[in-house]
Amino acid sequence: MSLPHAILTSLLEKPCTGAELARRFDKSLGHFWPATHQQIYRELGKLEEAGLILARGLATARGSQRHFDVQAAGRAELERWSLAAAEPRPVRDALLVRLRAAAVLGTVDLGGEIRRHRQLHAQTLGRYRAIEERDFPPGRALDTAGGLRRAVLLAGIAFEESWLAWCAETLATG
Amino acid sequence: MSLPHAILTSLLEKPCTGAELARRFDKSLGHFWPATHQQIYRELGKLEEAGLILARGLATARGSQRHFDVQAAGRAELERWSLAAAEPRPVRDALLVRLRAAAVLGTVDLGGEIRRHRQLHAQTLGRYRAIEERDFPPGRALDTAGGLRRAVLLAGIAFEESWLAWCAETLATG
DNA sequence: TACGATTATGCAACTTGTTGCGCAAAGGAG
DNA sequence: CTCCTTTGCGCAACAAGTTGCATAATCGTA
Repeated sequence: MSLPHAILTSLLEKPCTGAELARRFDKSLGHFWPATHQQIYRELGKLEEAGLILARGLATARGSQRHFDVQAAGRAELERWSLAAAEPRPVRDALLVRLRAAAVLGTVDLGGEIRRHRQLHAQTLGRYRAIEERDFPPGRALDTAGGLRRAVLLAGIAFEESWLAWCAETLATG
Repeated sequence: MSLPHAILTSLLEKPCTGAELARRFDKSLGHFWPATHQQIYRELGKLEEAGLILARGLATARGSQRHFDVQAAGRAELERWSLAAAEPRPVRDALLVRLRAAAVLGTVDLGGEIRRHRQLHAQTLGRYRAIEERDFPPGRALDTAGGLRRAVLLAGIAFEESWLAWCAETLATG
């Protein structure tokens, strides 16, 4: 149930078209709740039908841009949802399953995959750090909203660093 | 595509019935690839149909136990899959979306939720640590398989610790 | 042995996420 | 102006995950 709310959040930050939303998503909120452009279009349709957002521009022809704004009802729904209690999702990572498989098979070496993952996580970490430097340079005071956005980014950074450390240790130990 | 392979792994560790598999899953592999019993039964059906596992006992009546063994083809498929390259899934956590929503709304305080999540993550960490003490007590030498299983557990521990640290810092900063 | 609670198995319907494709508009190159 | 590429939009089919319920076996207990 998070995708529509992620979209509301993003539209509230800046109203835009579906395609622009999809692009922005890839570079910001999508880091923590990924979505394809098809998912986004579908949800935009539902949100519009529910009256939570409003489209400027007609839905007549394909390929014509439609600009979306969040309505008061949308804002209210987002408040409701963000305050409601929700459980964290457990991790779900195939690499860990594969390690267990390797353990029981005894014939499979995943060192290469771990190294590859280490590199991928290092790349992601690099992207996050670049965003941090760009949006939250040291020495500048942050308002509440800025602090919250920074906290989200720091969670991503912590996560990637945790992966990197684990990869290093696993490679060293195994 | 991971669930069937997680099931193969678990069945390879110890052949059993669907219900027992579901129970074992909750306490071990399921920490990293959760699945409900319905998912498991459905996959068992598919795996059996594909000839990757074999059921001792007839599928005649409901409620009668069926014991599953991994076939050679199943083992081969698991090897193939665990060696094939696969990308890590990005994080997908609603709490982070909610923080961004709170940032843009400006009227929502998530401190309580963060504290609650901190507690949940602490509980999970406690469970992992208990498993670590039970299965990998210090001072005992580990074979390769044990090392791999321990590495998986350490990944879980690292994530939870990372979450805990983040919760603490976010509560302190915000 | 009869009864009720628990355990095991499974169907059906639904929601969410993914993949692949097709069509329309916009915008530059010839 | 025409062609062609890129961008935006969206359908349709599928795969994966979830929820709720129904039924059969099992087991303890009266």
